[in-house]
Amino acid sequence: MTNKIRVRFAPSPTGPLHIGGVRTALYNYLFAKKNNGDFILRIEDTDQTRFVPDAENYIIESLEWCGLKFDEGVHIGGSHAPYRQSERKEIYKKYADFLIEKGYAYYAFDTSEQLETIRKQYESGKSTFFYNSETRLKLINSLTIAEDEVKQKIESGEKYVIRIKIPENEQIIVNDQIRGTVVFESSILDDKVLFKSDGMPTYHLANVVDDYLMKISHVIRGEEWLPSAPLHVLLYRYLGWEKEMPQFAHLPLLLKPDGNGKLSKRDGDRLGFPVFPLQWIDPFSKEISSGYRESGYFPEAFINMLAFLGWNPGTEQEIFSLEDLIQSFTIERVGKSGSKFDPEKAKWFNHQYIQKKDEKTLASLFSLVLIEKNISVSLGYIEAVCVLMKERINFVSELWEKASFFFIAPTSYDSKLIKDKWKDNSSQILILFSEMLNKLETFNSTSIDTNINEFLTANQIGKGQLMPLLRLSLVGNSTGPDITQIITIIGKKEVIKRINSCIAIIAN
RNA sequence: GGCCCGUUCGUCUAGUCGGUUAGGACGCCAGGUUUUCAUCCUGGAAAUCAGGGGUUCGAGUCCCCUACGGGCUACCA
Repeated sequence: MTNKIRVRFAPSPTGPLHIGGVRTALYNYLFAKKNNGDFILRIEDTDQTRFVPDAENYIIESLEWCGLKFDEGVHIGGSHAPYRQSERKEIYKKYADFLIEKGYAYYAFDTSEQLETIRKQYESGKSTFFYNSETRLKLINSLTIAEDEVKQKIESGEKYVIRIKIPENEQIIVNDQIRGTVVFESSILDDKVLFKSDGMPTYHLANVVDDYLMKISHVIRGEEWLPSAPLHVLLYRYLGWEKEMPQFAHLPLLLKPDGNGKLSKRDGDRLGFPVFPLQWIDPFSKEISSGYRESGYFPEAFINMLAFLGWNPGTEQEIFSLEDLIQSFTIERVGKSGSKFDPEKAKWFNHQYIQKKDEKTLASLFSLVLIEKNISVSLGYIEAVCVLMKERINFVSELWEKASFFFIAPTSYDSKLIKDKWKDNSSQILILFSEMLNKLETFNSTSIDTNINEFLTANQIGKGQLMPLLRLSLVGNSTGPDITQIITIIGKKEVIKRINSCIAIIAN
């Protein structure tokens, strides 16, 4: 049997996937593809109370947008279907029963309320309650009550959970691909619930059973899972699957840009950057959270940026296509410490990718904006604008902000520019210039350039007297690309028209 | 509180076998280009490698302690 590399991304559908989750999916994907392995999407929906409609679709759509393709999963099926844990419900019970049979687990009848009360008592006594070897014999479970009574309770329909029986003094070793060997004392673990009273397994049981059944070779997940890794190791052992136990790799967390702590939805709202790949509208509150896609990020840029948050190739190259990333990715080069997310660098990545796009691509994106503005111009015209503008922008959306003057004449003029540059003879200069332009037969940037120079020397006018005025009348303010280029694109008629209306407005 | 993980410029990081002027990128600042703004180019400031002890001829790199930060501590994942 060949040990094929198989990894899974296993989110729970409790809301939109945030960028930390996307990064986890990305690293799983890169690792799988680098090693000719399979990448699987499994939905961990064992908590029915936290289920959010549409979250699953959101997850699928997000990863599709990112270009991460699954080999198996809820949405595409596969040889280990079903991939939704709620649909695998029947599978888990027998493994829980097996553990009980072997004495590795037991039934517990304490209600949540009872445990809560005990917890509070401990708290007021300044200690913490654990359901473990010290306390389990004082609680209501199959270790403390007679076998037939247990049977009777269950048969009468009394609610119960199944808990793992953690051994007393054992060292449990977790071998982590990123952190090395991590040792835990079993005494600090508690008898975690494996099987809930609603008939569903908890994450701990379900993920171990599924990873085994789905032949997962590597579990690459967030660092928040490291503390429960020894529990999972124990489960593999008790289930008799220690030899098939996957390799673990616990990824460092994504931290908020300022201060400390895990990156959260709130940080995005607070600091004005998206925390989610796609826009998300909360089905209950209708609250809108912005997404990278809607903010104008290219998926390649987004992925490139995320890949570098916690991983680097060890070279000075920073721009990596998804294919490049697959080639270069290794778990060994994933860092150990959490990374603060930097929204500024995210913009820089998008700027880099915009430079790589050709004008046709940019124009077709920009034309969507123009249609919304009810502007109809030729695609060639839009392309010419994109060629000129692309190096000046980070996002396609900035095209309208910075280049709307290519499509609509300015209606107001920057007062500071007028104050600085508008002189008594300005109207005269502009009129002369437009007369010259009007006579021009070859209308391209070189001809315009040479004619401007000839015009200036012939009329003894300095460049500084003319150019700012042209910019004022064509753009309305002192921004934008080279004025000759603007004239070339806008065209003779429009330039003359704008000069005239500028004079008309300012000369008053 | 307990357990676990982490700690190199403001930020992302290189540094994997101990010997480097501790390198790059983002951002920032300055100069140049553009008679504009931005881009771009060049340069600069920026880490006493969290602190303290060891080991060693020599430590960011190995060991120990401390501090700080983070994660976990549910019939949530």
